[in-house]
Amino acid sequence: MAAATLQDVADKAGVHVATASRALNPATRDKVSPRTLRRVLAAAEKLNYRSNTAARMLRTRRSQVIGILVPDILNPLYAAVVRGAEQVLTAHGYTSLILNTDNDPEIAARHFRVLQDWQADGFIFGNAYVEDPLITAAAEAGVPMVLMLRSVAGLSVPFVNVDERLGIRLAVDHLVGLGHTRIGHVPGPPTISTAVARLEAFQETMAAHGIEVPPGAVVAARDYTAEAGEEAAERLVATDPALTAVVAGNDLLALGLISGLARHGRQCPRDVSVVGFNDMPLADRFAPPLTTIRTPQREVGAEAARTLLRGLADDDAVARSIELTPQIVVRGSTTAPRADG
Amino acid sequence: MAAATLQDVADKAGVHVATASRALNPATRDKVSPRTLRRVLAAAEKLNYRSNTAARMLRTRRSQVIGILVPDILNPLYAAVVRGAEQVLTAHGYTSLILNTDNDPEIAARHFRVLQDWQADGFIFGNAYVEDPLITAAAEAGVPMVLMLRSVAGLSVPFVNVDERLGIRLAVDHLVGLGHTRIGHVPGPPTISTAVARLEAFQETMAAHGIEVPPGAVVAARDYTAEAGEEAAERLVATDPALTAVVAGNDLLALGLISGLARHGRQCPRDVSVVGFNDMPLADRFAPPLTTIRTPQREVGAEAARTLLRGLADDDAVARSIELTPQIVVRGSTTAPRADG
DNA sequence: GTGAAAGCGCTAACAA
DNA sequence: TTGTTAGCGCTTTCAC
Repeated sequence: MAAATLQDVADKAGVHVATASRALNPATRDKVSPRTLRRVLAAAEKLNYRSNTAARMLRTRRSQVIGILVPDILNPLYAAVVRGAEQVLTAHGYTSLILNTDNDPEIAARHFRVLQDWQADGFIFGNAYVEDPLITAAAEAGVPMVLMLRSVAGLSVPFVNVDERLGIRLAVDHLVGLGHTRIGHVPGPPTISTAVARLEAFQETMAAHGIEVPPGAVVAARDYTAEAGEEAAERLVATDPALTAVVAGNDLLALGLISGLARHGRQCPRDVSVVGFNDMPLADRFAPPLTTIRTPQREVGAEAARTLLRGLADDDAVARSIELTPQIVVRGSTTAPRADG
Repeated sequence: MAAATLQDVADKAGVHVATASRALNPATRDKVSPRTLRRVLAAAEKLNYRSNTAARMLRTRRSQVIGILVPDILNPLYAAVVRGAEQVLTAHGYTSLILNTDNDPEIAARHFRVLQDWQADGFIFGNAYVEDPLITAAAEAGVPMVLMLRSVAGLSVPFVNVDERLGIRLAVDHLVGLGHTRIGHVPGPPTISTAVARLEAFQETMAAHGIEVPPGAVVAARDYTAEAGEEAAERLVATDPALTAVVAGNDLLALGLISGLARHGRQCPRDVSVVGFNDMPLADRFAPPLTTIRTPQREVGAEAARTLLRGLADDDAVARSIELTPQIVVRGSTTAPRADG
């Protein structure tokens, strides 16, 4: 048995399809008499009627689909923000189409096209690069969008993120408070805005403390992964072995740093303190438990969704960017420098 | 400027829409003369034509959408299987619609309906319960589907999973090989098939080794989470303090167990060895690094997708269930029992 | 090999 | 308040 159509419902209720349509659509429901409304609703219920998405989409040119692009849902950070966004979108009757780009601009472009084929009503991009032709072009074409976590240089579109500057300041202040002065930084790749922002914030905060950043104390990782963190540790040991603390670009880098440094006999936190960024799930169960900057990840996704929805509803609502507040979580990976350090 | 339609392409190529349609569709391409084909393709290219998904869907009654239901993409296990499935589906021109159920049957039902509204061509369920009215009803209604990771009791639909029995055997054999005899088990909730299968396998393997399972040595967790693992540890300590090793239902439970036992002065692995299940991402970086059963998680998702696609292509292809092979990864959470143990 | 024509299920402008 | 009508963009059967 085929699924019931609006026509079936109309027939059963003894009204015209148009009337049935009006009765079933909450927005036009008040244009229908209570009596008719009841009959249509009853008929729909009895026939187990479900509106055909494709037909509605074709007719209205709106899909109620929001496209979400992220580098990799396997990264708990993106899993969390996507969950936050999805929850808000679902609650508003939207469907989230989530696609992974694997940090590959070509895949991103392909996925973007697929989402356009689905006539996505709007986009949430979590995969932006500092230089991002795809997103820039889409923005210039007037595609409704919100960026989250990562921004594009010079692009003026709504952006939801945590206050990176504050986060890094909390990290540095904490280390300085413990007595550290030889503090290094391992930012992520400079193609990603978070890495740039955090590096800048690091330099600034150190300057504000009047502490010089030793040459060779800043070593960029090629990637936001534990493996890249291990590599960075190798280089760090080579260029500046005297560091007593490191601010990692994120938690995965922190994990890699800790392993990499240990391989050179530098134990965390005994010989070197490490601060992460994000407070990803299970960060408290590593060896040692990570001191890190907690960011409201689901909330970032949720706010991105709300911002997009607001922009969609209100053409002239000047959707503004939002910065959420991080906080520091002190655990086992940081301690005062050794007296003989 | 609105997006180009097939009519636009046809006009530009100087042919009828039907011809343009045939030329653009790989399946009917051979019904068109090479000359016409070239002209249509050129026109489509020039106009940057993209076929309207909604219209095609409405007309063909096929969506090229596969619905994937999982408990929670924040769980790295599900993130991995979803990634595996998605990759295969994308490569075959399908769109994956991934929805989280939060282990709530009501949300699952609602999401299932949404997916039906999208006219999903098939389903991959990763959210099954031993008793699952929703999936059972769908299966009986002939909805094309594949189950992965978790099965439904008495339901004969294709199911892709790892060999749980073998996995548990590897774990127990490892512990016995180290000299353990007082071995406990903390399965997940009995509403989930994996918990049932692993518990059975545990009992069986212990029996095969001729080792009696001490009473109180099996304590089911209420959930597959670290928190539930901690709770289970409390109960385990109360009922059977003499265990020297525990097989955890999965890695998260193992993590919780390790913390929970430590709180009672029972250090892992010195006082008690713990084996996990899944080898989830970063399992090697915990304190201690987890000895665990590695399961090919992405491959499970990929096989589930392939199985579904096979069933979709071939009506009478009797899609069979598949069991992938796990292996043990020995790390720091297991060691020989103490001599005085 | 190509064109004509119908229609998938729905919504919205207009008429009554 | 309800019905009429047209058509969104596409595929597919049927003629030619």
